[in-house]
Amino acid sequence: MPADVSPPNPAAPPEAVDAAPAGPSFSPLYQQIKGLITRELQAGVWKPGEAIPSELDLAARFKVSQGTVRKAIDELAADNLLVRRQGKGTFVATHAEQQIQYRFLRLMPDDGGGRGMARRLLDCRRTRAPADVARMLDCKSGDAVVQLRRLLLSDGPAGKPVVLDEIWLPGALFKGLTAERLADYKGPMYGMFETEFGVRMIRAEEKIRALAADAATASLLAVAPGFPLLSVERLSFTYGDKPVELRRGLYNTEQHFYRNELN
Amino acid sequence: MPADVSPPNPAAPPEAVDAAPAGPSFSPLYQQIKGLITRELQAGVWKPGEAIPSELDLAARFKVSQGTVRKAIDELAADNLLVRRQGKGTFVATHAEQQIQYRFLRLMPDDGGGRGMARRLLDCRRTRAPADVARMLDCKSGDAVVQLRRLLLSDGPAGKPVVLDEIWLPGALFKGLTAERLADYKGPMYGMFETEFGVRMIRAEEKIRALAADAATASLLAVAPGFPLLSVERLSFTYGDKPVELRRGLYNTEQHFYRNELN
DNA sequence: CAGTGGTCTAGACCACTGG
DNA sequence: CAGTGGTCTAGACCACTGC
Repeated sequence: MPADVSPPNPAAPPEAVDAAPAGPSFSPLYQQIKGLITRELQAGVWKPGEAIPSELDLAARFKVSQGTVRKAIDELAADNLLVRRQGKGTFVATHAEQQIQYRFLRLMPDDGGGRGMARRLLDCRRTRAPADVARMLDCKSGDAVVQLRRLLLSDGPAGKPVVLDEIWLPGALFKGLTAERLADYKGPMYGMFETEFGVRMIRAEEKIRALAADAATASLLAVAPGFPLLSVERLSFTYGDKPVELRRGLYNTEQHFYRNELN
Repeated sequence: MPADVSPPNPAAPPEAVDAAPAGPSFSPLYQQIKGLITRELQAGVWKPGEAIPSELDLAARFKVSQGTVRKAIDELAADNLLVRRQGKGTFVATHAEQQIQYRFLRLMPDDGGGRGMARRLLDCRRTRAPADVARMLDCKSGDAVVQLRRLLLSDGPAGKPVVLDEIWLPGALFKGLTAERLADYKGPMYGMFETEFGVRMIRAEEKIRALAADAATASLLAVAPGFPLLSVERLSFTYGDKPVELRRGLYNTEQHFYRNELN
C-alpha cells in the first residue's frame, strides 16, 4: 500500500505521510487524494463555480507529487465534479453558469437548432411522500416533500406543450421553495437548487418507457387521450449517491426525440 | 509543438523523432501516438481479442517514453477501443468474447435479473436502399443493402415478444450474410459481424420516441393496434465514424424499461 | 521468475491566462 | 511577467499473471 495521506489543514503547514508496506486492501495514493477532495467538495469548502487550490498547492498540502494530485483531479474532472481551465485553474463544476441550459435534458427538436423552451409552472405544494416516492428518495413514507408540476413549451410563436414534468423533492432540503421563487428565477432549475439550496445534482438514472396519455395528461399536453408519450423517470443524486430529486416526465415526441449516445 | 512521431515499422528498428518548436496547430505527442495506434487498429494489424504490444515495446517503437504511450492507451481504453488487463497486457476490445450479451441494448426487465432473451429471425433479404436508409448509411439510394428483421422474446416458459428489430446493413460489407448463418451463430450479433465480416461497432447514436403500434407491428408483438411502443432508431459506427448499421427497434415497455445513466 | 500493467516521484519545459 | 494547467521524460518500485 502506498503512503497514507491525512486530510489537509487549509490554514496550517503540511502534514506528514506515513510510508507503509502493502496491506490487504490496496488503495492507490491518488484514490485517497480523490476521496479527500471529494469530501471537501461535499462539505462545501469550495463552492460551485469557485476555483480550488492549484495542483502544486494541493500537492504540498497532501505531501505528494503534483502528478499524483493531477491524476486525482483528472478523475474528478472526468466525473464532471471539477472543470479544468488551462492557465486559470481548476473549478468546482456548476449548473448555474453553464451555457447548456438543461444538462440532463436529452430532448432535441427534429429540425436541429433551438434548444430553448419556455417554462410554465402548474403547481407547487408541500405534501407528504407517497410510498413509491418515499422509497425512491430514500426517506420514510409520509415525510415532508415538495411536489411541483410544470410544462415545457416549444419555443416560437405557437409554443405547443412538449413536456409535462412532475417533480418530487425532499422537504427537509428545500425549505423555502415556493412557486414565486421558482417563477422569478432565471436560468436552469438545477442552477437554482445549487445557489439557493446548496443542493448539487451530480448524477442521474433514468427509466424510459412508452405509455398512453390519460385524460388529464392529454389535456395538458394538448393531445388526444391514448396518444403515445415517452415516460422518463429520472432519479438524481448528490454527493454520496444520495437521491435528492425524483422527476417524472411525459414527453410528446411528435416533433422531438430523446437523443442518446452509446459508447 | 512536441516532436513528431513516425508510424512504427513493426518488424524494423525504431525510427527517429524530430524535435520541432511549437507550430500554429499544437498536437501533443500522446495524441499523435493515439492516432497511430488507432490507424493500426483500423487497418486490422491487431485483431479484436488479441493483445497489442506492451507499453515498453510501443514506447521503443515510437521513440517516446512509456508514460506518453500510457496516456495514449488510457484514452483508447476510455473510448472502449482497448482493454487493459494488469499483468497480462492490453487487448483489442471485442464484442465476441464479452459476457455482456448486448453491449448496446439498454432494455431491462422490471423484475431485475435475467438479461437473456431468445431471438427469432423473421426475414433476411438483399435489396436496394430506400432513400432514408441510404442517407443515414452514407451511401447512394438504390445501393445494395441487407435488410433483416427479428424478434427478441422474453426468457422463460411464456416467451412473449418484447422487441421487433429492423436492421439495415451495407451490402458491400456483408457479402455472405444469409439467414442460415445468422440462425446458426451463437452469441451476440455484433460478435458475428466482427468475426465473420471484420466489421466492429465502436459507437452508436440513438433517437428515441414513443409511437403507436400499427397493425402489422401489433400482430408481431402480440399487442393491440395503437399500443404505445418505444421506438429506438440506432445508427452504429465503425472506425472513422463510418456508419455501418441502421437499426430500428420497437420495444414493448410493459414489463421492460430502457435504462440510461446521466453524468 | 520474468513480463505485464499500475503507481509515484522529481524535474524540465510548454501553452494559456491575466494583470 | 508570474501563475496556472498540460506535456514529456527517466527511473524506481509495486501488483498481478502465468510459466
